[in-house]
Amino acid sequence: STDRFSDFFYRVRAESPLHHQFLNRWLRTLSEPLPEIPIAAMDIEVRCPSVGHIPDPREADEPVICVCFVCSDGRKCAFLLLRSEVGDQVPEVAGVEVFAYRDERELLKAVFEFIIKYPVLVTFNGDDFDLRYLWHRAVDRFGFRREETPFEAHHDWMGVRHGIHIDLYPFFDNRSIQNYAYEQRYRETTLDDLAQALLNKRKIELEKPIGELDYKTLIEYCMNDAQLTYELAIKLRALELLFLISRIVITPPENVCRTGISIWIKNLLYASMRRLHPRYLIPHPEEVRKRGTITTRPVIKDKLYRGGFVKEPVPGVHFDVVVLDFASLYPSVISVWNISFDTVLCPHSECRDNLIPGTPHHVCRKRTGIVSAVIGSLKDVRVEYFKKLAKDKRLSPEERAFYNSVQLTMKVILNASYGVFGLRAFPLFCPPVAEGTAAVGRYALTKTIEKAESLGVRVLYGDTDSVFLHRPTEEQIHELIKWSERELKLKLELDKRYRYVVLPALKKNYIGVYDDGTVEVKGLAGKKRHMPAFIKRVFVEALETLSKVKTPEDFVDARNHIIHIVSEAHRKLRRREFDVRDLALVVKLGKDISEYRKTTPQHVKAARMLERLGRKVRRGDLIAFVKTRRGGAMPIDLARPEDVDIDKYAELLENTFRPILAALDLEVAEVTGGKMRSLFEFS
DNA sequence: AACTGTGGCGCAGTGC
DNA sequence: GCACTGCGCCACAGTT
Repeated sequence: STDRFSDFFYRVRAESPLHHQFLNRWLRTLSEPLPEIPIAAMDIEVRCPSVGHIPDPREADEPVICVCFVCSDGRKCAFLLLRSEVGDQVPEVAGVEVFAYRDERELLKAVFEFIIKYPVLVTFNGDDFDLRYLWHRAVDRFGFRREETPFEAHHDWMGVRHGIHIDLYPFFDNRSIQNYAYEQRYRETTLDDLAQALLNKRKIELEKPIGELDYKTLIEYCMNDAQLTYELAIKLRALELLFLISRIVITPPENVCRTGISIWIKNLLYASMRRLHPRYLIPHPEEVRKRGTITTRPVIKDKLYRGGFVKEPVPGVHFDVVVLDFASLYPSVISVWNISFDTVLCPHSECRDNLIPGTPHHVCRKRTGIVSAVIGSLKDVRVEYFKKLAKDKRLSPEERAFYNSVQLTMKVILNASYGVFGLRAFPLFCPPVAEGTAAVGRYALTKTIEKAESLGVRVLYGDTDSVFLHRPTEEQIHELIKWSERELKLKLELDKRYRYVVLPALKKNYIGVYDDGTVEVKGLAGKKRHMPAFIKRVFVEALETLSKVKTPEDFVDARNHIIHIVSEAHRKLRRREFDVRDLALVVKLGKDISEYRKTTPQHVKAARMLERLGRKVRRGDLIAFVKTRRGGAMPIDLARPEDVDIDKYAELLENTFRPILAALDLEVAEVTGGKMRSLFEFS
């Protein structure tokens, strides 16, 4: 055809009719602009007796005292309950329409009428709290008939009858969304952490329980949360992402925001197979399982199969490092090797010798696998079409932003597409698919390392899909990329250039410094979430020192300066010149505390102390504690400076810096030509 | 019975 | 999804 997609089809030659068919579908459904639908973001406040207490939505025994909306038509509305203990003066709040009620029943009725005006209702945790509370309050306490509310109560979620309810909490809690769409910029799925990390805003801090606030403060607090929810949806494009995922995986947005990625991919593959009926039928899980078993041994026991390869790093400091990586390695492997549950270990004798390297599994030559076609086409459209549009300067910033959302959404789905085949609960669970994909990945990386070395380039490190090259020439880089394209049929790309890299002897740990002084830290203890603020600050200072280093000679001073900073911190510890709160380790409870039976980790010990004091602790809570002399861990709120076990913190400080300093020592020894005393030889 | 050293393992947090 | 690190618990062996 001569339409706007013809150029794409010219560039990307479809490998099979099936592949072509999918390319077509992606282009058409994802180029269509999203419709503009009126939305309302909502937050409610319930009177509660104390600050930390959260009322049970199924009991709903406290009154709803404020409901706020921020809407796409620009309206900001607050529904307020007037109570005798607070007064009957309706406050003025700038930019907010305030509707006040003496009767809670009337308030609920007005709120319900308001909700119905907007086809999309957005909340943060509305399934478990806001909507459920309103529902139980209205039906159980005020005798509303179910039809008199706009809600539909389901076992584990809340819907709205006239439109859709999007709960952003489970969406942002999705690890794939966190990792790939928002690049790990937030760590906790709380409104406050999301707002801080992504919007540079905060929740309003309260001094008093909700029930004791004056009306104006109450509205401001509630409206702020509704506003943050609205901004997550619109400014951070969560809603756009959601609707695009919905299109790709052929699943309603209400469902997409509440389910994990394995459900999305199941729906996508099922829909694709239905479309191809009668050439394809959806297989029974048992049938997929019969395809074959695992033949590689995982590195970590209790895992199913072997995963990515990590090269032993060359410890020390290295200048002029170029990092190359494979563009979407696993999806590309699936595409190039025709890996799918319907092609791996096929029955044809002609295909027996088409082996996946490092495994006894063979792949079909006669038919295109469904997974390979779906994932391969999605990858091609992302790389060759939407990524290009997202960078196309001839388009408006709005258009570019839209196409960027599209390519980001595709990335989320692509990156998860391989792992699900190793998930027992996945209905298309097929170990050889996962195992085979990882095996080709290892093959590609090891061959690339060998090729680089044969070209005379030293490979300093590599992890799964990347190689760190020491001082390669432009020709060598080019040669390697061409070789990969030719021999592996995989796209190797220039990822980044570092002025220098600090490689500790540890895998998955490094510091990379760009030419402009930007520092990138991976894996090192100093940046881990649980580290006390006291140590994190020292760590950041050390990184600032490294950021200024320009030549190998500079390391002598840099190393001495870092040693100085660390010794200074050490001294402060010894003299107990610190705020105890800065020494708190913050660790998440992975499960409810009763489930810790085999061991009692320190944060669990602290959590048990809190529980004995009547504090509720649940799975997912962050426990802040300090290490003390007697009895180990103690909750931060109970700890006094004199309880602190200084030796333990000194050790933690040393352990944080040891890998870095050891790497720097290698460099400094090279520059000065001799050995020198390390920080830790003093202690 | 109390102490010390060691190795395995559970757990959290990270990288890709 | 697997690979890797650090920390601390815990069981066990050997010693006092």
